[in-house]
Amino acid sequence: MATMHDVARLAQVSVSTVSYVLTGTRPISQATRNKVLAAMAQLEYQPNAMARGLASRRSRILGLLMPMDERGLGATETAFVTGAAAAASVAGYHLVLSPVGGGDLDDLRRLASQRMLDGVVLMEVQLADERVTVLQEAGVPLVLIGRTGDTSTLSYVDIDFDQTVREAVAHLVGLGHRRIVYVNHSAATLASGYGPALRTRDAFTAAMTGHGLEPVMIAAEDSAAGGRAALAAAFAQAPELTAVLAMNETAIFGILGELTGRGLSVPDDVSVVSMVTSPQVAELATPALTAMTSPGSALGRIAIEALTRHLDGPADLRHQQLLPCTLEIRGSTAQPRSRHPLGADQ
Amino acid sequence: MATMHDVARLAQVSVSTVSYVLTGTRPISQATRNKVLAAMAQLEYQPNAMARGLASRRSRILGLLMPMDERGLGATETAFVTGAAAAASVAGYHLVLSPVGGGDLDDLRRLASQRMLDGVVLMEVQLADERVTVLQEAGVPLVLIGRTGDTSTLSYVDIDFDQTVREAVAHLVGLGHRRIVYVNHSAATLASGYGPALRTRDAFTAAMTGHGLEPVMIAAEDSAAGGRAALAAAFAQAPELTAVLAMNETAIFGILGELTGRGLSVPDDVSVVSMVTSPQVAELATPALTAMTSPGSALGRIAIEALTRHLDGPADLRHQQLLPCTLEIRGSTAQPRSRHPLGADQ
DNA sequence: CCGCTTCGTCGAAACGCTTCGACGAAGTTC
DNA sequence: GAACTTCGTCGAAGCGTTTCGACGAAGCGG
Repeated sequence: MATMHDVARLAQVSVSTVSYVLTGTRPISQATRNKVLAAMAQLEYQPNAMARGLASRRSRILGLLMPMDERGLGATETAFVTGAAAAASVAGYHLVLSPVGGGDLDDLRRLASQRMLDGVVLMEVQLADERVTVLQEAGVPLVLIGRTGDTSTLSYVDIDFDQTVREAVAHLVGLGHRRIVYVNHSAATLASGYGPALRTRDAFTAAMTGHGLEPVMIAAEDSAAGGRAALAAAFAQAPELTAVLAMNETAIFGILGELTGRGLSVPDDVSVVSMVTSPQVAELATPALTAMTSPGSALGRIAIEALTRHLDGPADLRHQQLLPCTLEIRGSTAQPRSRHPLGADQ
Repeated sequence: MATMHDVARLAQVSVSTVSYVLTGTRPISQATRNKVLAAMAQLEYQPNAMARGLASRRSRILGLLMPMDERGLGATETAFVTGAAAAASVAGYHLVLSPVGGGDLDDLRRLASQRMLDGVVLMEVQLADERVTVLQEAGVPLVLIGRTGDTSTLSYVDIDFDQTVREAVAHLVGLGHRRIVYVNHSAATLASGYGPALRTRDAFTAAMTGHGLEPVMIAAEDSAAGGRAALAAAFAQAPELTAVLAMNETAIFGILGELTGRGLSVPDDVSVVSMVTSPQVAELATPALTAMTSPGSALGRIAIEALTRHLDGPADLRHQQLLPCTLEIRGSTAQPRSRHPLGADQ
């Protein structure tokens, strides 16, 4: 492994000159630069990241902290990661993903305090999230995906749930649906303060009320069985429902199965819209699901851009931004059966 | 940020003594140790990872290189990652995931040569994989998930496809099925030298021939539409088929949809077995899929253990191991319709 | 009680880089 | 052409650890 010393000796310049060629922090004549570059090439020189990091006090590594639960990463999260990695690369940083589990706050504290990471993007933020506190105390620059309850002091990027729900509801209402049930995450998830679940709940209530309709929400476990149970509950609460809006990517397969099981057809008897869903998952279902597609890759890019601006720029500016999901109409929504063809009230 | 110097001063010992307390490389008296530990606690000392890495020439960071395609990470891969992370933590290493894209071999070379990673686990290895060459040339300790064509010189952990296919076929044959179609990945994937696709193809041929049956394989695109097309092709080639064995987690939903579309019931008319599938995905389908569950978490653990042994132990031993998937019977397999109730040949 | 290990600790030299101050040489300003 | 800048380069001092050699102080066999 060649070091800077070797390069300097071969190019007959001082070590610092080699460093300046590499970092561009001071002007270097073209002739010298060429000599140094040639020496580097000849020796296949690669700078040692540790030494660089120690001397400059920055690693040029960004961390993406993602809780890995057993559900896995959907296409949405993957798009997010690739978008983030690309943006980091453009800014001259490496991105590493760290699968931090839920419990190990100490582990997180260690990771953050060891100065290995110049900055961090934190995914799946809860309304009250201890991890944010730990990271802030450790003084690590931070961008959130999602929002804590108190959004005032931090940078974040998040989905505009309000807008997303409003658009989904508008699509269904526009088709003529009046009885729309919202299938959310589980009651436990709601109670734990999971932002997306709470925000969509409120947005749904607001959107339906805005249309003069009654909001009905069902909490469903994150499983196919949970979806089946939720649909049963939905029919119990609103027997005349004609549309289901679902936030729960796992439960939705149970909902579809149960619908078919009851001899109801999608979309002729019941329309289904899936929220915050990737095209890949939407296409798995038969019929393919009309869905609100999440802006995964843009979300990742924006988060990293905000973080690097935070690091390279001098200011401690905040970046707070919401991105809506976009409606993609596929085969699972249609006008309700002819009873209300033009959206007349029942 | 307190440094070792601060700790040493407060504890009234030398810097090296503090280091020995931390690393345990030399004996330290109980009294001194306590003084040092107290000082550390008081100052909330956290060792600087860069300095440590520079001086010791090891970062205690392991990399998991995973190509991130748009499909996302299934529950299988997730289990793999969490298994690996847990094992790394036990061995005193951090695990970071690096989403290396397909094209950027230079990026990989840089990452590998900068000595930031003590060792690397490489996922989704192709039969002929340039990444392996790059990593080997950079001198990075390496464990593969999957195998290259020439397995002689490297450490790897992989699924025992032979055994897995044999067990799946045995299950179906045991139920009385004689006409079994294997739905593999796409022709393009096969042509690209994707090991699992090729190995299962050969294993399927061997297993069927071993039972005196004719092997029929269909290549399917990785999409629901691909699955539907594959099923049509299967019926064209083997009209009397009673069972489908599928390797393709995405296509299988199309297969199920098409089966239902043709008015055929699962499992009464056609049995379906999904290969290398996680329970979570298997449960999404209606009926839940009988599947060969991959040993994800064990695979990750074993890979990391092999790698750390490679690093800490002196020997340059190879670790080569195959793990079979386990059969989990759910609702998608049954005896074929009464025509052949006891497995009589047609 | 004398020479020998073993124990516990220290000081100093790396590790490979960045960055600061200095300093000739050359260019600019009046 | 004297007094300043700016340019291009160098040497040296860190950055915060680990690790090596050294060295008193005990402990021990004879």
